[in-house]
Amino acid sequence: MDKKVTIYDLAALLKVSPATVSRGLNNHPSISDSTKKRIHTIAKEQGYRTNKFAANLSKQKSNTIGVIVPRLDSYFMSTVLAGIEQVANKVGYNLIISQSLESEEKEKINARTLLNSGVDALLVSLANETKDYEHLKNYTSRKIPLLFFDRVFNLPNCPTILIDNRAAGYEATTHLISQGCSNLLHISGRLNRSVYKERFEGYKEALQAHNIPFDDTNLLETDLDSTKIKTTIEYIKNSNVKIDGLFISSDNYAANCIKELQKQGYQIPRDIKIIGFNNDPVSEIISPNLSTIEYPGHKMGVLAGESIIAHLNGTINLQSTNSILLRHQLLERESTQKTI
Amino acid sequence: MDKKVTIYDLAALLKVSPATVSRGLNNHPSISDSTKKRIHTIAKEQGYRTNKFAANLSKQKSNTIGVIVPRLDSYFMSTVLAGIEQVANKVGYNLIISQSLESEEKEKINARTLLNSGVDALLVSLANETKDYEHLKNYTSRKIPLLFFDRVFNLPNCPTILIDNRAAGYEATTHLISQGCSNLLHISGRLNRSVYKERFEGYKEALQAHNIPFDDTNLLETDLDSTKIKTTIEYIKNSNVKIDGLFISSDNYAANCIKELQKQGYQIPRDIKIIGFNNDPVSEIISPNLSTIEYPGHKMGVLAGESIIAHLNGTINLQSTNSILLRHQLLERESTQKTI
DNA sequence: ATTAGTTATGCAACCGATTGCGTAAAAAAA
DNA sequence: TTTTTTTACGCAATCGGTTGCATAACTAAT
Repeated sequence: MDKKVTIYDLAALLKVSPATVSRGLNNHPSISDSTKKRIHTIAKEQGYRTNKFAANLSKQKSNTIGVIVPRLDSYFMSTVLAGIEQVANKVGYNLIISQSLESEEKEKINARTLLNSGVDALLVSLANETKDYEHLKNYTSRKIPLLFFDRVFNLPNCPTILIDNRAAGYEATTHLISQGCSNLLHISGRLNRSVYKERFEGYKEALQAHNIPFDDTNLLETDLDSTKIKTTIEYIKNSNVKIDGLFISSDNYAANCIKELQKQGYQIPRDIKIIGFNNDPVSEIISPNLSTIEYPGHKMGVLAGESIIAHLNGTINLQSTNSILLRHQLLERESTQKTI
Repeated sequence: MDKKVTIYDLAALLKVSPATVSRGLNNHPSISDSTKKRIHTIAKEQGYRTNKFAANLSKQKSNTIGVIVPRLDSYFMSTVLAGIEQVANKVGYNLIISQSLESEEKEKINARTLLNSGVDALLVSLANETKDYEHLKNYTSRKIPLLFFDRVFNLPNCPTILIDNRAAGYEATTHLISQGCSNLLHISGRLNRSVYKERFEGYKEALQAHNIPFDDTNLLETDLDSTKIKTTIEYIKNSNVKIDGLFISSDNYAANCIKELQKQGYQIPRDIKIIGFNNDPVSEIISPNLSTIEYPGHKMGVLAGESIIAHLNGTINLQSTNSILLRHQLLERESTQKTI
C-alpha cells in the first residue's frame, strides 16, 4: 500500500488532467471549489505526498535555508540555531546546517555544497579564519539572499544581525573601571572577526575615556579555546603590572580562567575582577557568579529566520535593511563586586 | 556570466550527447578517458554545477539525512550534532535538522516534512512526550533507514545507539552508596523514555544489591527543566528522612540543584552527595566539581552518522546490528567526596 | 439571438539529469 | 579478410510537478 502516488494517478482517478490536480493541490484560484474539494479528498485518501524533487526542479526553489556556523557545539550557537529552526519550521522551511569548524577551507566547501543543494537563502556566521569572501559572492551574484549573524562581514546587499559590540565592550570595561580596576587586560577572540574587534575597540575607548593608558600588553588575542587556558594564566601571572581586571570575550573561557586562577591562589573578585560575554549558563553556575553581557542568542536566531523568510516571501526587502542591532545588557554579578 | 550551465550546454560545446556528458561527469566506465577529460575541463571552464533538483528527481535520492532532536539548545545534543555533521559533511551528505521541543505533535510534523523532503535516512532522538510511533513507521514501511540515538525506542529493524544506561545508573548509585550515602533520591527525567527508565532501574538494582529499601519517595520524576528547580528543592527539604545522596539524570539540572541547595545552607558534599549525568562542561565549573557519568556525545554522533551512511552505501547492513552500546565512564569528583 | 466576458480545465512544453538499450566503430580473433 | 568482441557513445524515455497559453462551457450583457 505504499507505492508512490503521483498527481497522474489522482488525475486518472478523478478523470481530470494532472495540471488540474496540481493546481487544485496548490489552491490555485482558477480551479472550482468543488473539484478542489474532490482533489483534496482523494489525495488524502490515496496518501498522496508531493514529490519535492519534482516540485523543486520545476520551481527552481527548495524551501530550504542553508546555515553555516563556526561550530555546532557551542551553547550560544545552539540557542541561535534553536531560534532559527523554530521560525523556519513554523512556515515549512527546512534547515540544512553545516559547521566550518573555524576553517576557511571548510566554510568554502560548505558554501559550495549548499549552493549546489539549491538552498533558497543562506545564513552565515563566519569562521575565525575566513579572510576571503569569494565563496559568498557566488550567492549574491545569483541573487540568493545572504544574511550574516554574529560573526558578520560587510558585503554589499547582505544584511547583518548582531549586537552593538563596541558599546558592549565599552560598558563592560567601564563597569570594571567603576568597580575599581585600573590595570586591565582584555582577552579577545581573533581580531579579524569584527565582533571581537569591536569589543576591543569599545574596551580601548573606555580606557581612554577614563584616562587609563593602553598598550599592547593590555590585550591578549586568543582563539578562546578552553584547552589553552594555561597560556593565558601564565600571561596574567607574568605580567609586569598586577592585573586587577579582566574583560574576557567569552563566558566559557572566563569561567575556565576563574577556575584556574582560583587554583593558583587568586581570589576573585578580590584580586582580579572579571567580566565575561554572552551570558552562558556557566556564568551563573561558577562561583563567584560571573558578570557578563547578555547576548540574546535565541532572539537573534528568531530574527535572522524571520528576516530571511520575510525577504523570501517578498514581504520585506532586506537590501534596504542593512544591519539589525539587538539590545545587549550588562549583568553585574559577583565576579566584579567591590571588595572592602 | 552566471546563468545556469546545463549538461546540454556542455554537450553542445563538445558536440557529444548530454548522456555522454552526464556519464563523463559521473566517471562512468564506458566513457573513454579522453572525452572524460574534455568533459571535466569544459565543465570547470564553464562553471558547471549539477542541478541537484534534477539529479534527485531522476535518482530518487537526495544525499540528505534528516535529524530530529528534542532540542537544539542543549550541550549534549549540540555535541552529538557536531559529530553527525562532521562525518556527513565529509562524504557529501547534507543534514536537515529539526527539533521537536519535546512535543509529540511537532515530532510528527517534522517527521512528515522530512519524509516529504525526501531524506535518504532519518536519525531520531525522541521527544519526552512521544508515545505513538506511527509517524516513524512511514519510514520503515518505505525502507528508509531509521536510526535512534540516545532517546531510543525499539522499533523493528531500527538500530539504536546509546550507552548502557542501566549499568551507568547502577554504577552511579553504587558510587554514592560506597561514599556513605544511605538515603538516596533519584531525580529522573520522564520515565517513558527508556534512557531515564533504565537509569532508574540501574538505581533500583543498586539499592537492592546493597540492601537499601526502595519506595516511591526515593524517586522524583521531572522533566529536568532548570526553571523548576525550586519544586525539586522543596521536595528534598520536606522529605521525611534526611536525604544524603542525589543521583540526578542531568548535569545541568544537578549543577542548578547544587547552587540552590547551597543557597539554602546545605553543604555539598558534606550534607548531600550528588552525582550527575553527561559530563557537561558545567560539571567541571561548578563548585564542588560534579561527579558524573561521562556520556560521549560527539562520539555518538560520529557513530550514528557513520552507521547510517555505511548502510546507505550498502557497506554494512544495519538491520543486523540492532543496538550499538557506547562505553560510559564514572567520573568521581568533589561532589561525592567523603567528608570526615 | 448574438457578442462579450467569465470561469474552469486541458495541452504540452518545460525543469535537468539519469539510464536501459541499441549500434557504429575500432580492436581482437579466426 | 571476415567474424566476433569490445569499446564508446547516442537515443529517447523517465523522474513528477509546474505553468503559459488555448479553449470549451457557461453566464451576462446588448
